[in-house]
Amino acid sequence: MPELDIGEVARQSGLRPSTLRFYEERGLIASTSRHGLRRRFEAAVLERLALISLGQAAGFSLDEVRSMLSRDGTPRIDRRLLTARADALDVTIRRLTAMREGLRHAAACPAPNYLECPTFRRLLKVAARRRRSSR
Amino acid sequence: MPELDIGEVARQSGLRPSTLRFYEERGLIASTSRHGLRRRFEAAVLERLALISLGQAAGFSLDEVRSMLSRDGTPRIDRRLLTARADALDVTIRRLTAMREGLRHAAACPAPNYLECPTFRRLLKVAARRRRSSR
DNA sequence: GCTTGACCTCAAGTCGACTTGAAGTCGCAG
DNA sequence: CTGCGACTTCAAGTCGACTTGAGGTCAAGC
Repeated sequence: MPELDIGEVARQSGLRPSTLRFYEERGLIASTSRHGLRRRFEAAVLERLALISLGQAAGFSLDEVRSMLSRDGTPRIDRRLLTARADALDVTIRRLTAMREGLRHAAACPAPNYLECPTFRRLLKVAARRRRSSR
Repeated sequence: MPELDIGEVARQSGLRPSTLRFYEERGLIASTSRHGLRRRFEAAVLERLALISLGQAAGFSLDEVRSMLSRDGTPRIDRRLLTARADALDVTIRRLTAMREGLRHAAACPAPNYLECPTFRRLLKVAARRRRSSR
């Protein structure tokens, strides 16, 4: 079982060496030994990095991701946390969908002034409401 | 036509006074006069602030928003820009939707180990691919 | 034996969108 | 006239996720 150089991990994961050092410092991954100064990683780190990227793509912060990954690599995940994140994504998706429709409409709308277009005005209100509630 | 104090604009827009000053400094809004030291805003600034929030919600940066708003308040918008943003949103929405489904599945998946679940493995690959291409 | 290039550490910088803090100015109610 | 609270400026701080830079180490190939 060959250990990997940081450069090799970078190549295979698509992440930069600086990112890998940063992740190690933040406790997200661990190098298993050193060869002189140089870190060596077990191949399993690649799986773990994939999990980290997945967590990020799902909207978790690095701190949250770390708390979801146990030392051995297999995540022991709180299902309620996943469901909550799924719900949050759902809200985001709805908002973005409305925005996308609005943009397409605005791009095609024949109204001389955007402010006169009902669809546009509805969007304005939605944006204002969101801004208000996120304060 | 009464002019508004910064506090009044803040109250009506849901933004903080500090944000309004910041926006003015960045050229997104303009105060029309001063009462002593104090800025006065025309009521029309509220409409403009709504447009700014809308632009942000659609994913434009403040710099982009500024370039889309002419001095008089009515945006002269490049329709191609809107369409491009709509397309970008579409990509994001698809990705988030896949993620949401994946999360819901993971929350319900009976597989003893996430890594053995085909749905989960598919997600892992998607995340890895994205990471790779965004480099 | 020397060069090269991949690695190392640690501190500081970056980006966007604001916020915060210190120190000062004003207008208006009492 | 005094006090208070809402405003002012300007510089610096915050947050998350990294990146960059300076200065140093080390193994392998020529």
